[in-house]
Amino acid sequence: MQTQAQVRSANLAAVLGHLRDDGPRSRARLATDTGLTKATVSSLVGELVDRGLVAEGELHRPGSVGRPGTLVELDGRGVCGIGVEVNVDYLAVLVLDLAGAVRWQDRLAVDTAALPPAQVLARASAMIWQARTEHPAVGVTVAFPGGVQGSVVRTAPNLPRWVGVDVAAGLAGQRLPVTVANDADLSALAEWSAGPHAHVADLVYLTGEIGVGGGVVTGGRLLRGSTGLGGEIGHLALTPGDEPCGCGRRGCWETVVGLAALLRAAADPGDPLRDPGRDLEDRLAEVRARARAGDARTLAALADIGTGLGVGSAVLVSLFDPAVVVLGGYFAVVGEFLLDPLRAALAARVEDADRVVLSTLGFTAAVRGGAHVALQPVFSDPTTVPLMEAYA
Amino acid sequence: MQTQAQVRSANLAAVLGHLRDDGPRSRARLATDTGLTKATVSSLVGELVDRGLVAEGELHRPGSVGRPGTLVELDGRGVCGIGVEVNVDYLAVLVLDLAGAVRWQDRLAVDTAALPPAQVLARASAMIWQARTEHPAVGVTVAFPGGVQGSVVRTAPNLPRWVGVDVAAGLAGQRLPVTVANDADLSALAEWSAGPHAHVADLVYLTGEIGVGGGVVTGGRLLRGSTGLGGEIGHLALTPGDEPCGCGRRGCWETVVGLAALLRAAADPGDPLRDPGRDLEDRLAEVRARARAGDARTLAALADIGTGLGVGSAVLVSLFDPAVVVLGGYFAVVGEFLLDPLRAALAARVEDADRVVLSTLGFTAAVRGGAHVALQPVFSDPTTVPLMEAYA
DNA sequence: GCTATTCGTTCGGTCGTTGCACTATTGTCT
DNA sequence: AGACAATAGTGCAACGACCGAACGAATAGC
Repeated sequence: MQTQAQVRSANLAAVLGHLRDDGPRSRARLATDTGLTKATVSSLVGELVDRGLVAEGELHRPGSVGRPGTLVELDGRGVCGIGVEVNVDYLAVLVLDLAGAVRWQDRLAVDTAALPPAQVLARASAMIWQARTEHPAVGVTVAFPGGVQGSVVRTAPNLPRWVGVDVAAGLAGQRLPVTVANDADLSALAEWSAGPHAHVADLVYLTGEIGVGGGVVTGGRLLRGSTGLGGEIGHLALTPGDEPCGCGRRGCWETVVGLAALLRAAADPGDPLRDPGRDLEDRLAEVRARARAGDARTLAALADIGTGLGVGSAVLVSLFDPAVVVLGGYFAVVGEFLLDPLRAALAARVEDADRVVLSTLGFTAAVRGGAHVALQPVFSDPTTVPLMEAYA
Repeated sequence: MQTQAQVRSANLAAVLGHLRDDGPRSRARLATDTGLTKATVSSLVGELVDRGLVAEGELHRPGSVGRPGTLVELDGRGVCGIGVEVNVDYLAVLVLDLAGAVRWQDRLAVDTAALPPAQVLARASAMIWQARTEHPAVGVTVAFPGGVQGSVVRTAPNLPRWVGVDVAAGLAGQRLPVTVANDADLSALAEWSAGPHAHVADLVYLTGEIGVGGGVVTGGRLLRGSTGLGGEIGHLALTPGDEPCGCGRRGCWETVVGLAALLRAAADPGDPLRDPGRDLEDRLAEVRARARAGDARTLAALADIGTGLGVGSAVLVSLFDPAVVVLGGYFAVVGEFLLDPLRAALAARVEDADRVVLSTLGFTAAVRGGAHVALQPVFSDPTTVPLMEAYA
């Protein structure tokens, strides 16, 4: 009752993984790709069809002689993964189907810092229920801006009330597996799984918010420390500097390249950019507008940020030697003004500075990564999805 | 001809791994540990005995009722792994048996930098042959102080003639699988596999030579960049500083905490410690002697090194959050004078500064890690070892 | 229409694990 | 001393998964 089924699971997973990574293909092609026999692949595909995970598609004409093969492809209708993001001023939900298509998306402005966590989670749960009315979910992953152990928040610089909260417990009513993880980590996974640089072996993701977060994928796996590194990248002393940081120390990287640093450098205290009551995205949009208009001070501030990013990235690049460094969050929004000084600073310190690119996933990276993680168990062991009844 | 045998291999590996990690135990205990059936374990153990990998030991009395079990333990006589270290002024060889015991050890002073690589490898090969006369080897791993891709040296700051040399090709006459890897990486693996902190999930190893090397184990696996990070830790700008470095840049960590920096700070140019013709180990011993005698300047120099180590380690600790940071090389030799300032600097920046410890493996760490790597294939797939004939 | 070619399925065979029965060996209780 | 309980290890039939070869199916080209 052990290894027999494990072999089956592993082979089902191999077939499913090939279909995900290399696209639809015939059974015969799957056989040569996986090294299994045509007979075995037929049996495996049959079981995956019964579980609602794959479906037969069109005939495949290879343009040459011989009987055309029947394309087998992932069946998106079967199962979906749900990613939820709890952030300082909003909740977001995204539903990804097995084929990687976005099936549903929702966003709700919520003052997470002011409300009790339980109420926030109740709203998140309602959003999840709505998503589930149309999409069969197998799991939920919650992206949280802080350090998480198990499903309990350990550190949350911007949401101090959440420390100690068990996020999964707040969603237990869903009767679904709930995973909780750092938002930057999940964003890194999203870039690794779906972006234009999908499945590179090593990837570093940096996201600019008020602070700076980061996630690292090495050897195809997310790097986690014994407690989960998560938001710590922003609090490294990667660049010279002596600004006091909210964490109590001085010279943290995010005091140099965080959004707060940009606003401080780009505008004097009386400037509307420095108005703490104003929405951050508005202010960021204005920064970009000023830069596009050629405002010298704004451009200089952005160039300084870019240089700081380059100096700090040099350390990360030397350590991890990633194939690509992806910039997300506000870095991507004003990236056009950051990249040149960044690459210049990086090129002075490491060999290949062109590996720094801007994220194309925007602010959905975290939820997307969450949904991807929620689907992971299906790809690792397709037998977790129950067999469907045969309808005639 | 595919998955059937893979199941067998995986289960053989599971049994062998349990015996390595958790010590000798009875078949019944193995069955409950692995989740396999007693019958299956009996069969697996039988095959492992036939391959000369395990042997039956004494009876095991659990102190309670019932028939006592027969202990099954790793059989060291069967196969050995060989670790070879090519370093600037010596060659070293160490033979590890399956049970993790050191079976043989040798060291030869060789001016590697002056001789042609082929000649050095010929001497190494002779040392390996001598080791093999008594110990049946399944593989050789060469530790090299530089960056390695495949078996070809890519960077070698202290052995420039070796760049481009295919080290495995120089040992092809052995007719054994030859692996080549960075010496610090292998040392990190050695600490992870054998030291007092064996099998912690995350471990950072730092070694002080003329430069500074490092290896990182995260999630039980050695961290490698797309090209192999290896010696790059020494060339990160982890601490403030502006000294020119041999790599062409300024402010590299090893200009602050490398052995060269220590000697510079501890003695004036005329001092015998600064005599470039003198053996480094001699000079290092003299540094330690002066420190133990209470020489103020030496102690101050060591304290500065310790502080620099602490500041730089803070970045590594924050990034990787390892359970332990192991100091090897010269750091371990004079560690008694480094640890206090190091921990002070580290404690100011991260939570747990006590995780920094000194290596107990000394200068054999690299060869030990190499031998461990050479044995790895046996533990991953025990069927690679041929069946032995039955002697009556 | 015939052949070559490729696709997918059917069927017997091999192999490894399982579950149970059975023997072996020891401690404990009467 | 003898019976009983408990634990260790092995033998055997059965099951499940994959493999290899053979077969029917579908298409292009002649």
